[in-house]
Amino acid sequence: MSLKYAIMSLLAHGPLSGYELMKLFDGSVGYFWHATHPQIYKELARLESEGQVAHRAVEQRGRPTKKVYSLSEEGHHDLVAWLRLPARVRQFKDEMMVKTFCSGLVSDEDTCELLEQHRELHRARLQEYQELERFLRSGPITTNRLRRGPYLTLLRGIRYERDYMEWCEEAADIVRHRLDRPRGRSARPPSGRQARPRSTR
Amino acid sequence: MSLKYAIMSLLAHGPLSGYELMKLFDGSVGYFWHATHPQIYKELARLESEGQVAHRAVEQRGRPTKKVYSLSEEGHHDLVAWLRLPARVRQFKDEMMVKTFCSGLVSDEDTCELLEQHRELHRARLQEYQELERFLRSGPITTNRLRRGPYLTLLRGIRYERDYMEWCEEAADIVRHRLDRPRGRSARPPSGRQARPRSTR
DNA sequence: TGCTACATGTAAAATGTTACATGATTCG
DNA sequence: CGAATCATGTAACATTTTACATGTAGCA
Repeated sequence: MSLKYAIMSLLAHGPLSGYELMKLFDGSVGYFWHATHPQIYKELARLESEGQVAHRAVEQRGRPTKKVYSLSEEGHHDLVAWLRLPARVRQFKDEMMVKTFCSGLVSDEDTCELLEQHRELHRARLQEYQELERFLRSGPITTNRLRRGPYLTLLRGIRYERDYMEWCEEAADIVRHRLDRPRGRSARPPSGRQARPRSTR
Repeated sequence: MSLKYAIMSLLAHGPLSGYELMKLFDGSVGYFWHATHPQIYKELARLESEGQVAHRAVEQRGRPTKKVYSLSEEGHHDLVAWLRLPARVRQFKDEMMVKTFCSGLVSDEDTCELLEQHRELHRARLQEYQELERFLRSGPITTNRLRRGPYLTLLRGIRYERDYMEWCEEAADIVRHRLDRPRGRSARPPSGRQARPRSTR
């Protein structure tokens, strides 16, 4: 029952078409929600039949006409009521962790490659989000209260990607060096490794 | 198609009943996978009909007889083949982020309360995982290769909870102080407020 | 000319959740 | 005595994914 509010949350910041919603779920808000287009179009139709959103057709030159949806007053009211309810912690499903959990069944080389590949995915996303942050920072964040929320979630996205990336590095180090002592005492292994020279791969 | 491998991953580390699997998805591996019991029992039945797992009935004194499942050779083989495939990045759904995204629609007090509540949830989980880590650290991690995977995922869980908790604090600070300048220049507000001195960390 | 982006949908299949159902034991 | 834990399931419902379906415009 939350796709409803995910869509309405985006519409609360401005009118959008189904296609634009899809792009957002696929991009800038992709790190906290995802939905495919059949889901979105169906949900929009349902929300409209419930009176929570309304659309107007917008004709474009050289492009198909699109349906631009906005929140109705009722929708806005409903969204705010939901916002006041406590959030449930997410229960997520991370394939990478399942594979890591079983990494003892494959070679250390395979495990390191897996970690390296994943690190790259998160590094690329981190960069995207950081660029977005720089852009958002160019304007005032709290003057327009509506802009603060998206900024806060972006900070979360940046943290998440950075933290995941760092974990990939830490895990690969443990696998490579067969580190069997507590970290923290000496965060880095004794050998002169630094800056992760991937030349050796 | 991944609940299959999530279950098989746990079975790869030792035989388990459906109920025990449920407890794991609910507890120690809960931060990377979740499944409800109807799902688990159905999937186990399906996996058994496919020959990937097998069970034997284990009678207990004073407790109902349980079905303890183990991976078959075929199941082991299938799991390893899947492990070699690259992992897809997870597409997750975080209610908390949806609410944060729209926090401009509610009062700063409500937003701070939301963040504070969430911080507490993650703090509690962090503590659990850290205790688990201390326990795992008491034995050798890499001597038994099978134990390393679970240790690595636990490290990820700890990082995740800590990072989420820190974000809750950072976000609450921004909301409270209406911070409208880049962080990093001066992380702390000029005023002498310091309810949660993080200086000691 | 073929690929990508824009734009919207339907249908079927797979997954996941919630409610219903049962029954023994242990702890407070 | 009531609630929680152990233990396994079914049925109904909701959600999500994948495949099918269509058509225009711009770019290489």
